[in-house]
Order: sequence, then C-alpha cells, then structure tokens
Amino acid sequence: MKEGPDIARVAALIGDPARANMLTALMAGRALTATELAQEAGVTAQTASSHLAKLQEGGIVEGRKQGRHRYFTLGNADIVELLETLMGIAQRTGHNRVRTGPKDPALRKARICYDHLAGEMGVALFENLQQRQLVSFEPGGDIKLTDAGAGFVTAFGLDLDHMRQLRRPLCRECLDWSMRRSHLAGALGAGLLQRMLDLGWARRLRDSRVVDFTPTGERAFYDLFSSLPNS
Amino acid sequence: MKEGPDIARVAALIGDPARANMLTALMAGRALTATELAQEAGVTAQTASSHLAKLQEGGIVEGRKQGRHRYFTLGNADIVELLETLMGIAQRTGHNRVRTGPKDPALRKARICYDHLAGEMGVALFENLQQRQLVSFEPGGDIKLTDAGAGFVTAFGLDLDHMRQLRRPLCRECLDWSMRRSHLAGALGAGLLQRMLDLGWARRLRDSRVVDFTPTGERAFYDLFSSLPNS
DNA sequence: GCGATGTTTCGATTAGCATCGAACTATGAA
DNA sequence: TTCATAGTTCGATGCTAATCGAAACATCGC
Repeated sequence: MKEGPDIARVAALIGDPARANMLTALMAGRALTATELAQEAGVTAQTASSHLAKLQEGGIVEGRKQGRHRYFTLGNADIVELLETLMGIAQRTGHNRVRTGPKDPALRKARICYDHLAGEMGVALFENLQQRQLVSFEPGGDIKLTDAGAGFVTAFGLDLDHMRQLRRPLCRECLDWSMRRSHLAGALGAGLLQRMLDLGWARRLRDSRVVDFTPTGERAFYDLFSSLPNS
Repeated sequence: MKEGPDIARVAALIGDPARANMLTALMAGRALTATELAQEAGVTAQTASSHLAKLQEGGIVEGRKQGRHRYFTLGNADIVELLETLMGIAQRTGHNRVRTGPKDPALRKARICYDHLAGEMGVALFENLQQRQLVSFEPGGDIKLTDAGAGFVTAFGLDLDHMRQLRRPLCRECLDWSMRRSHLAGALGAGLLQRMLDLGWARRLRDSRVVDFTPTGERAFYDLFSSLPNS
C-alpha cells in the first residue's frame, strides 16, 4: 500500500481493448455518439454504454446529451497528450495491432470504416477532393463542401438536399491508422461509397470489411479522383 | 477492429495495481531489486517476478542481472513522461489512494515505509541531515554519508561498521508521495528508525504502518533533527 | 563441497470484469 | 397517438489474469 495518485485506475481504464479503440477514435478530435463508438470498438451498444460510463466517471471522456444522442469527446488536453505518448511507446516497442494475413493487402487498399471508404483509396479520394478545393477546411476543424464541390457530387449522382437534411454532419474527417492520413466520413463519405456500390464499381465482401473494386470500377475511380485542380 | 499502435496493451501493463506500485517506486530513479519491488507492491516474490517479466517484455522496465540480484529501472524517458502525465491526470481527477480515516493523520505524520521512517517526520529528518551536510548528494544521484555525518550517527548509537558490511546501500532516497519530498531509506534509514524504537522514542502500532511517537520521544526527535547547521 | 538468499517456473485457485440478451426509458418522427 | 431509434439497466455467463504455495534454479559466502 502506497500513497499517491492512483495511476493504476486511470491506466486500467485505457487498458481495455474496447475502451482503447474508442479513445483512439476520439483522437480525431470530433465528438462521436455512443453508437458510433460501439462500432469503432466492435462491441454491442450495451457494452459500449458500460465502458463509456466508466470512462466518464474516470474523467477520461466527457459526454454531452443532445436530443436522443450522446456525444463524447476526450476529457481535456492532458488526456490527448497521454494518449499520444502512449501511441508513441506502443509503436516503438513494436506493439501494433496490424493484421498480417492474406486479407491484409486488400484491407489496406480499400475497406469499410463504419459506412464509408477507408484505406489507400479512401485517403486518395479525400486528398483529391482537397487538392481540387471541392472541400475546404474551416477554422475549428470542420470540413465544408464548397460550391464547386456541391456541383461535383450532384453531377456524380448524389442527392445533396437529402443528405443535408440528415442530422448527421455532412463532412467529417476520420483518421486512417493504416495510412496515417485522414479520409472522408460523414454523410458525404457514406453517400459517395454507396454511389460507387450502386454504380457497380465495387462490392462488399461477405463477412469482411474489404471493399472489392472491379477492374473497370477501379479505373473509373482513378479517372474521377486523380484529376488535377486545373485539368 | 482498428489498425494502429496497440495502446491497450501498454496501458493494461500499467493498469494493474501491483505493477503500478512498482513503477511508482521506480519513479524515484534508482534501480531496485525484484524483492524490493515486491515489497513496494505488497505482493510475494513469485507474483512480482511474473509482473516484472511482463513489464520487461513490454519495454516498460529494463532489468540488469548483477550477482544474484536483478536490478530494474524504467525503460526510458518516454516511460517517465508517460507516468508523470498519468500521475497528473490521476491527481486532477481525484483518483488518489490516500486513505481518509482516523488513521490518516497519524499515517501522514510518521509511518513505516518498508523498514524506515516516512511521512512528515521522515522528510524532516532527511532534510535536516542535508542542511547540516551530514549527507551529501553525489553526481549520479547517489547519497553519501559525510565524515561529519559518520560521527553524528555513531554518536547517536549506530554501529556504522556493521551497516557498511551489509550488501545493502547505506543511503538511499525514497520518494514520499504524501509529502512529495524524499526521505531516507537504505541501511542508514532503517538503522536510524531502529535506534529510535530501541531508545523508546516510538513504537509500531499493531497491524498498522503508523509509528507512534511518545511525547518525550517526539521532543527528543525534534531537538536532535531541528538544529541548524551553525548551532 | 554446504547452506543461505534471491529469483523463476509450475500448477491450481480465485476473483474481477468484459460481454451480451432482454427488457426498459427517452427522444424524435409521422 | 404510434412507431422507430438511441441509450441504459439488469442479470447471467465465461474468460482472462492476478495470486500464491511448492519446488526448482542460480549465486554468493563459507
């Protein structure tokens, strides 16, 4: 028995895989709902609720109730610093969770992240949209669809008015840990992926997060999302 | 399932109370043996061995074998930074392990830390020895008993030659978390406490770490350890 | 060589906690 | 109102990991 700050309690809160996944997801800086965090962690809503209660009790996260949602964010800057230090140590000591199996290359290339496109192609898409100024970063970290961007996605076949009516944010940044870059989430990210599936460019593999592009679809994808700002 | 550094594994290593106690003890910066760490953590040597193997495997601590001892230190500066951040958060969120009972004031005042005196009186003793230059800090963090110090403790009734023969370091610094200052451990720290008990200045309370000073003993203590360098 | 001390391995036990199904509450939509 | 979705609570289950006793192993002092 020793006196002093009880670091074990705090560390144990982060030490559970499900909770660590939630916190990693929150590192992107955006508030996420309990259900979204449950998906990120790969657990049911009940389990997530229990975890979030503990994290909140421990001051690791803060929760705001808005309507029937509860949005969670990281507690404060100390927590962010702690998680970043933790990530650095985990990486340096070779503790990463990257899967090394046959599915891995496919997963790195294109996969579902919740309901939008992640992996190399997801990152390529998002960065192309930025380069062409179809989306823009706002002060505060928000992402906005520009007027040119609105025209672009409408031409691509998305119902922008419908998407704007959803309570969900239109554009959201999502950290892609396999790439160390961001990709596009939010209603627009989901809409773009859905449209590609509808167009037959790709299909989801059963019981997997892999998004399998057809050769034709992949060509069409890079035709559309490799063009330069001026071309 | 997410990719990225596996922060859960590292955090879980720190999240066990026994391991957290060991790491807290190592924060003082000195290498400690497996047995000492077992005492700090309040577990048996077998359990400590298992914990230390895990901490070493995870890169949190490093172990050097010297003779039949194994000395452990914290892995590197990142780990220290991590633990410090952790302590700050734990303290700010009110997660400290300080007992709040009737015994608490007594514990803060004077208690046993392994086998030497801790708490307010332990810190006062150590700081007085420093002020009077009876002990001195060496480069590298070691603490040395000066010639004047050797005369002082001999006059107090300690068998210095005998203590020097022990394989245990004579002077060792020990972080006192209730005071946030150091007190004196090592063979000398243990010897000084034992001498006070022998002199009848104080006695140990049963089933407690409290050291109970008699009024006479407390007066004698402060007579001896409040004097200034020049007086 | 011998005994003593420090450390590790093995095996068995136990306790804590993550997990989920089912039922319940709360908010918003129609 | 009724239905749907988001979130929580409760209870039961199962797995993981901490713990310790006993014994083996290692090293020192003799």
